[in-house]
This record gives sequence, C-alpha cells and structure tokens, in this order.
Amino acid sequence: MFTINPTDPAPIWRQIEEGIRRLIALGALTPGAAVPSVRDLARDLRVNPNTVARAYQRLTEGGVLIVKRGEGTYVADQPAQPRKAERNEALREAAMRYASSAIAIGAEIDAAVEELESAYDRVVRNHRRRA
Amino acid sequence: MFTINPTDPAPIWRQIEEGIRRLIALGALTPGAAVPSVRDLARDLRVNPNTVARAYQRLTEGGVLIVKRGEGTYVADQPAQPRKAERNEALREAAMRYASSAIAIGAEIDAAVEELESAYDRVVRNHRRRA
DNA sequence: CTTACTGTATTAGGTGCCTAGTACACAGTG
DNA sequence: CACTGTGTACTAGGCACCTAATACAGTAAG
Repeated sequence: MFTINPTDPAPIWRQIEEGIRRLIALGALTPGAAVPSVRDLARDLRVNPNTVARAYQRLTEGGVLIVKRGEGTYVADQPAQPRKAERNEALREAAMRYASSAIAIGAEIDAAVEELESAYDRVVRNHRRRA
Repeated sequence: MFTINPTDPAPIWRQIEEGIRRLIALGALTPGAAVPSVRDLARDLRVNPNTVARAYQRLTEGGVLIVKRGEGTYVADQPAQPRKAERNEALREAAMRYASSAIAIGAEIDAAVEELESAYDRVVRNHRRRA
C-alpha cells in the first residue's frame, strides 16, 4: 500500500493516517473498498497493531473509514474531506515547512519547484504501478 | 531571529539548527558574526538552554559555527555546506514529504506550487523586514 | 458450537525529547 | 582579586510515542 519512514519525525500513526488519505485521494481506495485488517497492515509495515489501530480509529472518527466490528474496516461511502479553510491552512503550513528546509539547505526556488514536481510524479506513478 | 513551532513533530533542537542555517543562507548571518548566547536565545524562544546548546553543538560539529569558550559563538569564516549529493537527497526527501501531504489533502500540483512560491516569498520578506 | 478472523482495550516497559536545577571551566571587566 | 557572562556537563522528572503481551467482544464459516 505505502511505506513508513522511521526517520521521519512524524509519528507512525500519523504517517499511516496520511497514507490512507493519500490512497483515497489518488483513487487507489474507492468508497466501500475494504481496508487491510489492523493485524495485516501491521505485519506489512512491520509495526505494532496498536499503532495501526490508532490511525484507523482517528480516520473513523474523521468520517473517512467505516468500521464493521468483527467484520472489517471500509472506506466510507462519502469520505469526509477537511473544510476548504482547513485544507488551505494545512497546505500553507506544509509549504512553509518545505520552503524553510529548502532555504536552509541553500536551494533556489526553481530547484525546489522542480523537485516538487518530480515528487508528485513519483507518487502518482508509484500508485499506478502497484494498482 | 526566528520562531519555534511547538506543534511541529520535529524536535526543537532541530528547528533551531535549521533556523540558524536558514539565516546564514539568507545572508542575515554573515561569516564572523556573533550568534546569540545559549541563554539569550533560550529566553527569546522560551526554551530550555540545554535545547539551544544541543543545536549549537551540532552546528559546531558540522563546521557551521565556531565557539570561543567563555566568549561566545560565531558563524564560521567559511560555513560548511553539505555535499552536493547530500543536499540533493535532503531536498528530494523534503519535497517528497510535502508532495505526500499535499496529495493526501487533495491538492493539485498547481496549488502546491503556488503555495510553495508564497512560502518562499514570506520567508525572504520576513528576513528583510527584521534585518 | 467451534474455529478463525475482525476491531478494541488494558497493562507494562523502553526510548527520545524537553524541562529544571545545579555545577564547572574559561574569558573579559572593574 | 571579585564579578559577570560565556559554553559545557550532569542528574532527575515528566511526557509522547512505540512495542509487547494479553484479553475481550463481535461476525462469518465450517
């Protein structure tokens, strides 16, 4: 599905949460589709089941996933998207972090944009390849 | 000088380290310039002196700062820059994190680029204003 | 019913980060 | 000399995160 980066300062449960959201945004996970069981995904990612459960729980609270207890977890019929204002703010903060890092490294904006486009391509290609 | 984001999952000492590197890259801190004392910067950022000391120590080990014990800390005459290969890798990873987040949010690449350019502008302006 | 799979909850332990406090060695100044 | 301001080092405590192990509740299939 996706990978976990242990060196990333972001908590693993957040990486999983974002990974699921990304797959839905990319269309790799469609409404009603079954999501891997907590134990399966934990084994795949080599992570503790509790960590996966925490991510799933947050996604369920957020209206992205639907849990059928004893049966499994599924993508909601209409996966909830953050409000426009929240999306803009989240994007702005993410851009700010990237810009700060890039400038600290000594990268010009052109290089930063180019690398960003490459990254976008890579994520989309990676998705299509595994799909 | 710069600000600390307590909600950022990145450790504070790393934010400080990056902040100093950013100021040098922007020209706000020139070679030979004095850097705030550990206690002063700690008071400004409302952070424990140990945390600032840790960042300074890493920057000193990296050849970015020079410490004159009992006197103060200064920007090295020729601040060390990471190797080209390392810079590219760091930029690629940062771009990947940004792209992953942006896609998960549901942002198109155009919006991501636009927000990135805004962030770059903001960082540079903010520097010139305080300088 | 038994079995095997779901999600969920609880407890315990280890690690990294941050804070707080204290102490030491060095340099400059009155 | 004493005093102040440097960087540095150490200990102790609290917190978030991750892991590990175990147990419980619900669903489906044999």
